[in-house]
Amino acid sequence: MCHKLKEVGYKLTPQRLTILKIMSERTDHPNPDTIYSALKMQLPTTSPATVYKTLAILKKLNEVLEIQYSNERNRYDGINPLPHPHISCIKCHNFSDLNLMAYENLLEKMERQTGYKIHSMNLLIEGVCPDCQ
Amino acid sequence: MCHKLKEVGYKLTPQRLTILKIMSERTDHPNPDTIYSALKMQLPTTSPATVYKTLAILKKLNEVLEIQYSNERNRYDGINPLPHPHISCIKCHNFSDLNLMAYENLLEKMERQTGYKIHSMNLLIEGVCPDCQ
DNA sequence: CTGCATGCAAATAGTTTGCATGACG
DNA sequence: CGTCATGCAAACTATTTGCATGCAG
Repeated sequence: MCHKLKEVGYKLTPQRLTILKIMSERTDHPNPDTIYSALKMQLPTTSPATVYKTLAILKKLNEVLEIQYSNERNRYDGINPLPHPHISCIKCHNFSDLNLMAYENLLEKMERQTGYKIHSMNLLIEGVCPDCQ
Repeated sequence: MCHKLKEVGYKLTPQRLTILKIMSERTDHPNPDTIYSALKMQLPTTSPATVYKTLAILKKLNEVLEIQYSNERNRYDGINPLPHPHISCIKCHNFSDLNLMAYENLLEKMERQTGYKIHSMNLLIEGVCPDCQ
C-alpha cells in the first residue's frame, strides 16, 4: 500500500501510515467512524475528514474495497480489495467474507448472458448466523 | 397493495393511493426523489416526508423492495417486491432486473454452506451495457 | 522551500422527527 | 367524531468542501 501511494505521488504522512496499518490489519470490515476511532487512539488531534479523504484515495487506487451494507454506513475491506461476496448477521451484526466457489464462473456467465462488460459484482447476504439461531 | 394496506389498518389517503399507483406502474426502480416528483405532479402540496413515510410502510409490508445502489440513493421496486438481482450501467445509468436462473438454487446452496438462515440475498452488478460499449 | 495534507468549521445532502392542522373511516 | 396522516420546518446524520496552518519530500 505504502509503495503504491508513493508511486502515484501521494505523501506518506503519519495519518496515512496509521490508516494503512489499521486497514491492513483489521478483518472486521470497519466503517469510517470505527476507523476514525482507531486512528484517534494514536493521533488524538486527527479529524474525520482525513479518514474520508484517505479512504477515497485508497478506493481509487483499488487498495481498499468499499462495501454497501444495508442502510448502514459503508464498510471497508483493506485486506482483500477485490470485489467478493459478504455475509452478515442481522442479530449480532457479524460481518464476514463468504467463500463462494461459483463466484468467478458466475461473472463470465453473466457477461455472456447480459452482453454487459462487467466492472463489479456485489453480493451481500443477510440472515441469522448459526450462533444466533 | 391497497388491500394489504387496508387489511393492516392503514388509511387509504389520496397521497398513498397515488404513490401506490406510481410504484405499481414504474419499471425504472425510482428513488425517493423521483417518486416525490411524480407525486407532486398530481398533488402539488405534498412533501418528501410523505414519500419516505409511505415507502417505509410499503417496505415493512414487503410490498416494495428497497435496493442499495452504489453510493447513490436507494431505489425502490414496487413491481417485484421479492429480492432479485439487478444490473446497472455505469454510463447511461440504466437500471434493470436481471434474470438469473441459478438464483434460487444459489440461496439453498448458501444456507447449506454457511449455516445461516438467510433473509435476503442482494446481488448488484455494475458494468457497461451493450449500447454504451 | 514549495506544494500537498491536515484539521477545523461550515456547508451540503438525504432522511427523520415533532407538531399543529386536516381528512379518512 | 376520534384517530391517524399530512405537510411544513427543524433536527439530525453522514459526508464533503474551503481555507489557513503545518509538514513531507
